[in-house]
Amino acid sequence: MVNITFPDGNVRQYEDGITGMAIAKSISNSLAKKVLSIKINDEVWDATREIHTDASVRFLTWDDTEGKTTFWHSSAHLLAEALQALYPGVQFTIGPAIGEGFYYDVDLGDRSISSEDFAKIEKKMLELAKQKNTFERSDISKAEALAHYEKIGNKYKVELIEGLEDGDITFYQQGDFVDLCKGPHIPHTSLVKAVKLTNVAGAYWRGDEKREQLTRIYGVSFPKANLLEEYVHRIEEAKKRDHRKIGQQLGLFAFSERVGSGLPLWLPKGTKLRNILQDFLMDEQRKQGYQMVMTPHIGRKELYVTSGHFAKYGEDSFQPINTPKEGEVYLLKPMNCPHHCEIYKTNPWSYRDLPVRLAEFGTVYRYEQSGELNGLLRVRGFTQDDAHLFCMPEQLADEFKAVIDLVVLVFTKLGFSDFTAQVSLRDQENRAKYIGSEENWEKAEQAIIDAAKEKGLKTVIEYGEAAFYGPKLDFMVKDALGRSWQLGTIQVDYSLPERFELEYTGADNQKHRPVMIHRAPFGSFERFIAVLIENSAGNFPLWLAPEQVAILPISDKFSPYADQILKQLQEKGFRASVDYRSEKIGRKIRDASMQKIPYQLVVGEKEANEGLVAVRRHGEGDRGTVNMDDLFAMMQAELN
RNA sequence: GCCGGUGUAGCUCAGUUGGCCAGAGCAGCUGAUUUGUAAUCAGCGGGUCGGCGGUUCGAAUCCGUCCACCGGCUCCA
Repeated sequence: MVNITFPDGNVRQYEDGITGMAIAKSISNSLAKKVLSIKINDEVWDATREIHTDASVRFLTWDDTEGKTTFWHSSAHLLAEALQALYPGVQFTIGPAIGEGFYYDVDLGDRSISSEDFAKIEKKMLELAKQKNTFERSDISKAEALAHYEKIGNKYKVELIEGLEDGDITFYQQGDFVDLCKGPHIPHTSLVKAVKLTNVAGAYWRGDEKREQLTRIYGVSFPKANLLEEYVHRIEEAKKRDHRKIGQQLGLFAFSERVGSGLPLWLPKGTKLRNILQDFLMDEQRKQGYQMVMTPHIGRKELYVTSGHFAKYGEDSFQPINTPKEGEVYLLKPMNCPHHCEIYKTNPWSYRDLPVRLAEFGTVYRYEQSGELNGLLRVRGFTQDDAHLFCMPEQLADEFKAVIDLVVLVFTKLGFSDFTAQVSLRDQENRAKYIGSEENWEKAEQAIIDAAKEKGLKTVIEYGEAAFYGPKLDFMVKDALGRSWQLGTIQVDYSLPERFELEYTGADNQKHRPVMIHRAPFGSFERFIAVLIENSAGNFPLWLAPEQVAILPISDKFSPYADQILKQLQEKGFRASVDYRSEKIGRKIRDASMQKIPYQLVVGEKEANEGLVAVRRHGEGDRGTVNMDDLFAMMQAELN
């Protein structure tokens, strides 16, 4: 007998060799039908696997993340089974579950698959699912496993098996498809009721661009057909929020083939939005003792040789600019920090002067790979809300915490309440990618971890995500659709002060080296605004809206009254305009609504006679007729 | 950079066995209309069919190449 402990603390005895599924059935049939896998102690198992020891057991269903993972992983096997049936000779590599769905990387040889083939593959998958095949687990020796894949000529699986321990290798089989897999899997294939292949893309074997290019087929599957419908609906909603589309519709920014790939053009309304954000941040920074500086867009090659950027990125970046005079070489500025270091050096600093906080909305240029460019999210020319804080080592902790406060303030003000702080540390295997001493790295890493902890931030640690000169605290925000984006960043840097030989005179009259903090709460205006657009679907809060008020006269006769309203709004500092076109009011409302203008004021005979405006709030509709004082109060309330 | 896909007017899109002067709606311009809560009516103008090269009697349509964009991979100071 084995003792099984349930999540509620109950313990029941079962026969040795009982399966999770049998336990579920002993509780209720409806539970048994929902079980996808079980969590036994801390491991996820097949519900059909025999249990031979005392254990705590939790049933995993579609409602559990791990249940979904099992479901999607099994769906990946189903995809493979369908591909094997439709494309004989295809070689399989790996096929995991991902955040939402699954993929399988396959080597199709000379063939190719496009989205036109999806319907056929989906159909085959559902046909195979209906066979209600079980996933049979079997232990297999390393030698046998190798022999199997050598026989069918699958070098990928051979490579995978070579990296595994003998005695630790399992195969799973459903229908005619056998796969090297550690599992677990769902009880049978017919739990999969709906399947959608989402896209097909290239992927490198083992993520290495020097190795074979495979075909990755992405899909998602569900235990109920209506869940697929919801999924499709959600994807469509996300598409409507695409910042590239909304940016075009609202006239915020544009790209031009003639100007160049990844080089955004900011249109008047986008520039307005950007300037409002900039003013907001500048104001907050002034309160925290920052000083604004400005630096040129290019600098001598030696500047970046000193900083280390040239050695790290020189080859893969925009190539040097040569002057008519020989031997002079300039580079486009990839970062502001080297310039700021030189600003620091214009003065002999006393410990009494520190921290020195230099801020710049600095535009930088980086040659991103062509395939990486993506709307405003990834561009080749962008403006950082950059600042560099030069402080004494003993000031570092307080400065860092003050910066965290600023970042949190910015996020809160802009409606991103759900965020996590990612502590980005060095790659543990490959330390050669980084500059600076081991001692300084450790100090910097510790400073970040401590500050994040003291501020009570929700943190995760990621190795290999550090910058080449220091560790980072990166802020990942979740938007309205639950998608995660990296925005702000704070970095501690001991290296550049050394490279630039930065100094201050201490109370002991000796020269000391300051520590630098790099920080950008938005990251870049480009990226931040892209995320802001996708989060708000272009319905910006009143204080950010490039156009806040549209005044809509019923007919030409009321233009003079509309002008009066406009003047009053402008005197109060609101961004407003009048729609003078000889269109019907329905048309004016429609156009203002399409532009997502927060306040629409309809003015006609009644309003003109009584000194009123009929208010429409975008997203809400008619708010009735009010006088100007009430309108200002209404809008002011929204601004606060 | 790599794999796959796409590229027709300012925008959204028709136009596939290669063949009349390449189409529509919206937007624009002109005129009429003076309007009460999400598209007033009429007329007019607008396109090197992404660029270049090729096949062909003939190319938006087929082939090559380059560019841009989209989805991934790799990368991200």
